[in-house]
Amino acid sequence: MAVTLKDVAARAGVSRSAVSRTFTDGASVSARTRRKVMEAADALGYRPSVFASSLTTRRTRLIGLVSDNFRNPIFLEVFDQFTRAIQAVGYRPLLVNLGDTEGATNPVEMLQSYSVDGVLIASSTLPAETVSEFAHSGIPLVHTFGRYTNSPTVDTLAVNNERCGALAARALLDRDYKRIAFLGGPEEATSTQDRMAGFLSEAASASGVSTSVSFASAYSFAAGRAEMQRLIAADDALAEGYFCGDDVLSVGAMSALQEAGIQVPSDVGIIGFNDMAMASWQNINLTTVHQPLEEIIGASVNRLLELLDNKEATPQSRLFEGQVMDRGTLPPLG
Amino acid sequence: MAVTLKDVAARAGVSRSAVSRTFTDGASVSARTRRKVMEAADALGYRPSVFASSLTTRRTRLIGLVSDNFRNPIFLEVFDQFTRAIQAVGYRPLLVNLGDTEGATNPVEMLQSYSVDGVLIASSTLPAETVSEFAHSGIPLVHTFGRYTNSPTVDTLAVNNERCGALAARALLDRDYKRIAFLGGPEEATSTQDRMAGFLSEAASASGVSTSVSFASAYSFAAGRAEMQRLIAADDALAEGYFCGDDVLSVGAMSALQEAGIQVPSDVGIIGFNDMAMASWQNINLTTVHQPLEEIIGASVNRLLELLDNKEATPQSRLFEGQVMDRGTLPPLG
DNA sequence: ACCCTGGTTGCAACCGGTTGCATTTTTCCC
DNA sequence: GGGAAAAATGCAACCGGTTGCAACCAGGGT
Repeated sequence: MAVTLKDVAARAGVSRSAVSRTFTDGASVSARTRRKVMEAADALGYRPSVFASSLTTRRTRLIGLVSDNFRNPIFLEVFDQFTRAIQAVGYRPLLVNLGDTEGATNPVEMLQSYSVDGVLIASSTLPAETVSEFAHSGIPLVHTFGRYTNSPTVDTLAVNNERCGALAARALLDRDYKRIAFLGGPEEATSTQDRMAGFLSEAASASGVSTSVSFASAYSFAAGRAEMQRLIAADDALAEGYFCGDDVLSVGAMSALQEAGIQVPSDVGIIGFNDMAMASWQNINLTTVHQPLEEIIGASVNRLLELLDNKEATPQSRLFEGQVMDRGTLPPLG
Repeated sequence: MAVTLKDVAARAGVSRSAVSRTFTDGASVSARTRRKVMEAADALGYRPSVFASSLTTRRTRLIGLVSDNFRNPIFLEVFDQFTRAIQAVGYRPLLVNLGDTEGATNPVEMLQSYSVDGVLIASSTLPAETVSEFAHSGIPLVHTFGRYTNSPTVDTLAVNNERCGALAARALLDRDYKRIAFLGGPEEATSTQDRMAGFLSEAASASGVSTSVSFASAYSFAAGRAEMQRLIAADDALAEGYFCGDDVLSVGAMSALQEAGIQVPSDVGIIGFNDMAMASWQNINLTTVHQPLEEIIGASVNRLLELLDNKEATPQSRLFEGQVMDRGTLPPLG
């Protein structure tokens, strides 16, 4: 069976308190006692139980990392960054996959049962009600990739979707395209709406430019491909350049174009969103709007840490700027 | 502050034991008491603390999910499947990213501190010593994607790499290629060695066929690309068909071929390994060896569950069969 | 009415730690 | 060397639950 405080205390010939104190820094223990305890602990292979101590300290150093997106390649990077950032500050991620049919136990209650210190939601597609369920639990919460608001009810960090949309429009306008289009994700996704809004308002600032929009049913390759196939088959002429609301949408769209014998970028230009690792692969070589993932995630974890110290902090919404990565799916600039 | 057993007991006018019993099934409580307790619990929003109870029950229903691979797209699928499978049986994944510089706390000790019920290692590239460190902790352990042995020291489940290598060789031989090659991952990775062994032995069974092998420095796009560039630049003629030890290696290799003006599959055939989601994207359309991921992962979780009930079970090694997915990077048969 | 049985309940000890407080030991200064 | 302050230590209660045990209760059989 596992070795406990008591075992170590017995072997070291000291009280249980002494052992406890050697393992909590800042506590008052003499060097001699500490040494005796350490020897006994090493000999026995003692590991303090986080949960036993959490009973009194009320800290588990556990963070619920919840997401509903386990399909988009960008999320592998997201999980990598999050877990590293969480581990780097001495916490541990308890991963929650919201993907399965809700039949299972309520994730909020679950996280309460596990006494997580805080929760990080990583999703741009979660319904607002779901997020507020988490918020009502009283557990410190940060929503990464959530939507910006002036008076947020939960701390939110995300890329400036609107400005990114404008950036994408600008990139297309700079190519002198007169007919440009937005190919978004699901129409109800706020990230789609914001990217579109920025895109359209920037386009409106140029004269003689016509815009159109359409939506894929999901942020996925298949949906992007299907939507572009639909556009190709439709009577209307294709636009000269498309801003796709996600890199996987772009790749899907490109596969449809390619099959129809339409060349990218000479016939149609494409600019994506996210800058997933794959976008820079030479045979994809996707021009796209880069999202400063590492920065956003680092800031999210830091913000959650602040919240742990100060539960009364008023929620903030913070925005990060994107950046166009010029690659091969738009013609080179003049 | 959180509401506890005692609060519920007080409100329901029963003892703490009664409350505890209401929430542990199989315990003896009258219907009337149960109802009173439930009402009080609902009114107060009571959530039993897993950790408090784990002190006496010695079960946290936490499973350490450890991996060192947060770059290969196939692992997004792996994490999706694992988390779902773990959640489906009422457990929770504590995710450990071995990626960061080992400077941090020892992951084994960490998992002991958190009293995880079991550990799942998902990696085909972890050094054997690391795995045995986990094994020595005494925590029930299953190594998914580990190497098959007749007398394993830890439970291992994986695809039959050798047979998959043979399958790949067979696919190339069936195209009447006379010069075929293996482009593996890191030479020291056991998965690479096994895939190569199967590949070479199958190739040896055919007459008049020459083989060659080379290794990429990692299971990554960049490494696959670099290695293929090296092969192209080398004096020797390219082989007619390549078996790449991983899909991302294949895509990297294909990018190099494409840039050199070498057509796939007419000039050179490619067969990959894994069948990641992206492999079926029409503009990748990679012929590859499919690994039955869902089956392997489901079996891994089940096996771990068995181990939890029976800690003395002797370790087993179990193999699953792969399957060639015919797509566009090898010429059609016959 | 009495005894027995089987289900329900509360008490109290325990799981593995932490911590306030009182006591003992050490250190420091004169 | 003596005395006071500071540091170290142990005791015991507590964190939020579980569980063996004994007491209790209702009902059935005779």
